Amino acid sequence: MRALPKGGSTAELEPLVSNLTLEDIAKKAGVSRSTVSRVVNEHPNVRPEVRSRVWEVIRRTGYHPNAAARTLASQRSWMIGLVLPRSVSFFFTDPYYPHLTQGIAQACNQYNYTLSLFIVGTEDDEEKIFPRISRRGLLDGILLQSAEHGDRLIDRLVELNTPLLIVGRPFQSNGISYIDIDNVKAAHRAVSHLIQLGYKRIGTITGPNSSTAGLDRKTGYLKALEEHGHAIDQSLIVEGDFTEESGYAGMQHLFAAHPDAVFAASDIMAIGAMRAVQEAGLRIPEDIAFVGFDDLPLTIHGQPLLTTVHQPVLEFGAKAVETLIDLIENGIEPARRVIMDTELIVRSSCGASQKRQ
Amino acid sequence: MRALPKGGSTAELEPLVSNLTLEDIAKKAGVSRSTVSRVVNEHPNVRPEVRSRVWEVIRRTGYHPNAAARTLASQRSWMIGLVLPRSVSFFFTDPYYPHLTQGIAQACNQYNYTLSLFIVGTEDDEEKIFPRISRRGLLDGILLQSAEHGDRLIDRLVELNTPLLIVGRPFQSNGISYIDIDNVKAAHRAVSHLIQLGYKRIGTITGPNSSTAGLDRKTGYLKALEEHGHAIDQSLIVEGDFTEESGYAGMQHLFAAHPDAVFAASDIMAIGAMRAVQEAGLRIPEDIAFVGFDDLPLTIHGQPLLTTVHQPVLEFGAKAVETLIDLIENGIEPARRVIMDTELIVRSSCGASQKRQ
DNA sequence: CTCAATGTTGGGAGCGCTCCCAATAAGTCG
DNA sequence: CGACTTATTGGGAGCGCTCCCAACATTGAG
Repeated sequence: MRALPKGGSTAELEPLVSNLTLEDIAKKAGVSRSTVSRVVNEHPNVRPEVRSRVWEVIRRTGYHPNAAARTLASQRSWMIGLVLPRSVSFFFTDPYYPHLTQGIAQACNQYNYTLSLFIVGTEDDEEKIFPRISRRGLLDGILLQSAEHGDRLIDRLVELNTPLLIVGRPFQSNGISYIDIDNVKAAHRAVSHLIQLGYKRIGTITGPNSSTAGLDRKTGYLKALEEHGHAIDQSLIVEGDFTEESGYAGMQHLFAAHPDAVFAASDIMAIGAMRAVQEAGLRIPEDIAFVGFDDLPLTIHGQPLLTTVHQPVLEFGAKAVETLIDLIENGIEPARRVIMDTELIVRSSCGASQKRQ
Repeated sequence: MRALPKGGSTAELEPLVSNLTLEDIAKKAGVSRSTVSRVVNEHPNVRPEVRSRVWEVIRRTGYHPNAAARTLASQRSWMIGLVLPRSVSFFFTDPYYPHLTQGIAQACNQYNYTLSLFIVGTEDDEEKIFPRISRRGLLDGILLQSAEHGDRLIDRLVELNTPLLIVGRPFQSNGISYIDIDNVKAAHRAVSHLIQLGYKRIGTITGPNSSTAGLDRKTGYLKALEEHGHAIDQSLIVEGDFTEESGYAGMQHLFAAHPDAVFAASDIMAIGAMRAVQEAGLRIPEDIAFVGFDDLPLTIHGQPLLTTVHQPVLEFGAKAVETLIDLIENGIEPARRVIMDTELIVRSSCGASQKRQ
């Protein structure tokens, strides 16, 4: 027998948090284990009088059901995993990931799921983490941040047969559920805006070509130029990697091509690029106009205010969780595709206000 | 009976991930459940020949032990929770928290623990999250980010009797284990450095007085001035809240007191303050020197390079996890106190290089 | 008043492990 | 070679729940 509170009397003062079981509560309330279970799980068909008597005992004793026992018996852990692959280990140089994590965490609270976090730092990490992720009974579903081209993690996770949702379009998506924003459309919208403002030599600092986000945003850029009859000039396109330094360095390259506007595939890169412009003694937007991508509440302020594509990160995280729960509850077939919309936020860095006056 | 792979033969091709149990593996390997358990848990006293036969079956079938059953039987979940209280909901305006989270996550990988994340956004969240945290059998231990003065969450979590480690000195620490850096000493060191460089009117932008980190760093500032016989000038002290804006605003106030150097209690606030200085057309460090606090790999670069107190965030996270595991394995008495050291990183914003030449 | 329908309750049989102990096999030593 | 260790193995008894089904109580219509 496990240790029970000495005496087992019905005295008023009992430990606030105890190791009681359903059975113990049942005994104290003079009902059966099943009835207590019904009360705790808010099943109907319990007499109101009994229900409140049981609640009273639970309250008084500080009883909390045992998670492991519940999971084992019900085959449901109410836990989901968020996996961040190795290739997003620049996790913290870009505020995007923390924000996304927050959005997901909030949604988990909402839906009464517990979130566990798997940050894969190194290849060794991956080998240590993987068995934990795949342990049955631990996770009801997995959210996987889309990774670099060639990352094997998706394949391994798919094999698990656990409901899986990729956050961000994966390179190969046959039969795999994913959620993403419409990167092509968003970039197209941003660049079209610059075109409409009359800019002629629009450069871009893209995301890495090893990510679908980088690729899709470049596609949107190209599409916008083509649609408006602008020639594609390769010297106006440089590849960045979503870091501030790469924005700065990218801009140094772009100077040679004399752009009058730049579309940066992330705000952080835009900030780096604008730093390069300001150091060169040029004005924004008069000499070079800017449009960014993300619209995260930045930690750094200052002029000029960046025109940018707003990503609804928090809603995106919430929708990801909702979709995963759908996968958990209604089966993984057919694969779900969720594409969310973005919005162009016009501020001063694109020169729209000046031009309009 | 649960569904077993059809046929149950010993054919080579079996599902990579299955729902087999210990018992099933035992049958296939011609041994008992106990022996398979011993093999999986790497217990000694299994004949090498049997051991490898069992491993072979496990490999071939893709068996993974069930986490919930393990937890239930062993009363150990190998899971720890990281709780971020409401008052640190500016979680994402300061890169400190994401970094700390990463450090903790990495250490969890190291020690084979799974990390679950509880971000308390609102008071409602707290009520929804709390029962999940306190469910027995879910967490072996809890890491709680130190909160604002008056936050009731610590008290509630202490009542749980689960091993608990506060990250950052709590306001009331009687009997509670915590880990922190030596904020007083670090700030003292930073300000002493400015004094030694000959600055006479050293201002500070503090953290919020509702946090021990803010308070302790201010104490270190005051102590350094006193020790060196500098008078305390209240107009040289302004309270910030660890955001960039508050650094900017704080600096606007400080101008009136004509400081020749400023100690900012976080790098982000230093950046805000330096922005104010640069906008005012003053030079750093010639007109006003700066020392910050954190030394996080910032997302934003640019001149001047900030002299700052280096916090070993990753090691700090690792040490936090190690201490919590100590608490889990060796009992929560006596309360542990872990204080880690920091280091002053001298770069250009304090003017040390100029002065030395 | 009877019978069926419905509401309420209790207990058995797991869920898939770990841990303990007893049983057996294999060594060891005088 | 027999008595005693020691290494190896198997199975029982939980861990604390959920889910199902049977038992019983209650209700209302005929």
